[in-house]
Amino acid sequence: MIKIKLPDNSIMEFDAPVSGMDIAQKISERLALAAFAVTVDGKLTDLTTPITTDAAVTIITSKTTEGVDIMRHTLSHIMAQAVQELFPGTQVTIGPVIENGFYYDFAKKEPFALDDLAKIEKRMAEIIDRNLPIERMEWPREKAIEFFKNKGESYKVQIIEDLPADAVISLYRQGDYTDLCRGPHLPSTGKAAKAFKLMKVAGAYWRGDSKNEMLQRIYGVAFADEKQLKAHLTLLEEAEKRDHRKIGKALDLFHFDPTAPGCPYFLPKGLKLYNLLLEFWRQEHDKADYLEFTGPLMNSRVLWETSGHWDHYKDDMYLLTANEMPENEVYALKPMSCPQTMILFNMKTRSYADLPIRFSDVDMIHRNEASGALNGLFRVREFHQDDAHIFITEEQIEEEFSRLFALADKFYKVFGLKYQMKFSTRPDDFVGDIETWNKAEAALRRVLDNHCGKDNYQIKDKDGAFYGPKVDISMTDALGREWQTGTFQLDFQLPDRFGCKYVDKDGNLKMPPVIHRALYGSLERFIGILTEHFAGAFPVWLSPVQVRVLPVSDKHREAGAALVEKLKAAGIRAEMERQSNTIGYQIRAAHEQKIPYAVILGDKELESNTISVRDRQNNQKNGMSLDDFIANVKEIDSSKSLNLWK
RNA sequence: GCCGCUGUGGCUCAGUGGUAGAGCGUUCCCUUGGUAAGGGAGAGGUCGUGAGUCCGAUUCUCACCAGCGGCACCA
Repeated sequence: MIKIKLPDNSIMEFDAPVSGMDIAQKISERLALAAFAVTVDGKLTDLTTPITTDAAVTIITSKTTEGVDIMRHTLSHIMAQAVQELFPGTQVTIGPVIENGFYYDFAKKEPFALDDLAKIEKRMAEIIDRNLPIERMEWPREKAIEFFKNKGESYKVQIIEDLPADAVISLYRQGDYTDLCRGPHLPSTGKAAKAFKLMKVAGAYWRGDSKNEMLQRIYGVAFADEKQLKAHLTLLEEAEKRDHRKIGKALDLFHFDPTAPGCPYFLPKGLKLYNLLLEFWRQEHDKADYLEFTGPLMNSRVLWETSGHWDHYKDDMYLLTANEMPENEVYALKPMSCPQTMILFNMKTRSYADLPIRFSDVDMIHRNEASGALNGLFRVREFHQDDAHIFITEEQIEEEFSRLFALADKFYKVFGLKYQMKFSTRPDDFVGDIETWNKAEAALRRVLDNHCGKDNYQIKDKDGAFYGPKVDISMTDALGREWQTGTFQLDFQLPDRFGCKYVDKDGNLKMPPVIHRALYGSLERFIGILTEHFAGAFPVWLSPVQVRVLPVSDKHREAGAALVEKLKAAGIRAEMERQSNTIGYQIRAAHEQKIPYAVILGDKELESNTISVRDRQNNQKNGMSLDDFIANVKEIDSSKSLNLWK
């Protein structure tokens, strides 16, 4: 007798081993139709696998993420089958599930053409229509190797050969297609929804190692139904419209020139935004007792040898030579400011009573990023970090981190960004003694528990830097996309390399740990993120132009110019266009430039001594007094409100 | 860096083995217009760079540069 416990706690009894399918069928025919797989005592299993002992069973359908992921996985097999049918001789490698879909890596001599994707999609639909049963098999290792060798699937052979000796070798067969796979899968190809779309072909290294050959990867997205697929595709379209590279061009914010790949030009409007962000940053950091400095853009190799960059980071640094410079005197553009800050600290004898010392800098730094890594403002070769290095005593770790978290809160709230903390713990290749690590990690955990609440932050095990644990901040933008921005890293190494010391209470010299930290991350990247987050419609305090005056006709231009002057005198960024145009045209142009307020000036306004304001959300306010308008803009500006009106 | 794709006036893009076209923008003229494009005329391009094939290359081939999508990288 086998007792099956269902999610509603009811018990079903069977005389002989049953499959998930049998159970689903007994519950209802509809459930059987919708069933994708089961969990048996929490473990995902195929619908057809016999259950031989008492167990708690849940039927998995497309309503759950597990269910959709199983379908995605099956679709990757269906795609592989379609590819092998259409392009005989193509070898298959791996095809996992990813967020929103799946991919499969193929080894094929000729590159896939773009219109091949449509052909493959069509064939996949046919395979779904064939409704092939999907059968799980477990084979001895030798048999599996032999099987794939005969098929000429050398990658599969490699995978099996690298599996541990005691691994169960399972295969799934659908029609003529058999793949090595852990499963589980749908019981038949016909259960897969046709709500999928193949998105792109891309290169990918075999086993993710750049020393290996390139395979061709086909990406697909897949959902439980058409509606969700459509919603996803709409989201992608929306994201494309918000692309900061497009908006940056349309709004004249920044520019990239082929003579300086990865090095942005900030155009006047973009620079305004940049300066406003930095101004806010400086105000807050002054309040928080940071000491800003600026250091040289380049240092001789001596510095980089001390810091360890010469050995570990040289390939990513720009080296500088000059006439008659001896070879051992090479200079390098700084890829970060940490070593310079160490020098600052060492300029004087420091006392325990001086700590914490918070040195900040926003200098330009250079990193020779791989050409293929460059991506608008998101990945550049020349940028500014809102960096700071805080020298503390070990006892101050907890307190200082909690100050940092408070500062971070203030910053991200201003932009209406949600964020999440991620705690990275000691990696295997750590340096320093384990006791210090343990103390530091415990301290960080306490702060995180306090600040975020227990379990309210993600833990990335063994993902810390080799020199200390770290807390990263990732934020979610208006479209729900995640970006890594801020980072707080504890470092016991660099102060050691530079021999940083302070005089402790007892008169002994001690080494201060250092916190490396950034809130924006890089100003460039952050501006890219903000551009996409706001789709170019920046909050009033960040808008390069806050008000555009629109004269109804040329005879109102003089009054318009006077109005611009008044607004400027009040500290508002205002402008009027040089060209005459119809009022309709001007409204459209102001709207397209995402200017928060358009002020319309014509006979009506001049006669009544008022203004008419149309904001970028198309709200219209007529008969407003100029003073009221100025007061509103000033208040919205100084409060850094995300709204346009009080 | 690797795989694939792309590169045509300021912008977005069409097109062709016989040295190029549209819309927007820009300039000038007319219009002085009241809430998402008023009308007309003109200027503007050695078709990314270099080499090759060809009688002839923007078009085909190769190399390089840059961009895009991924991969790898990202203290």
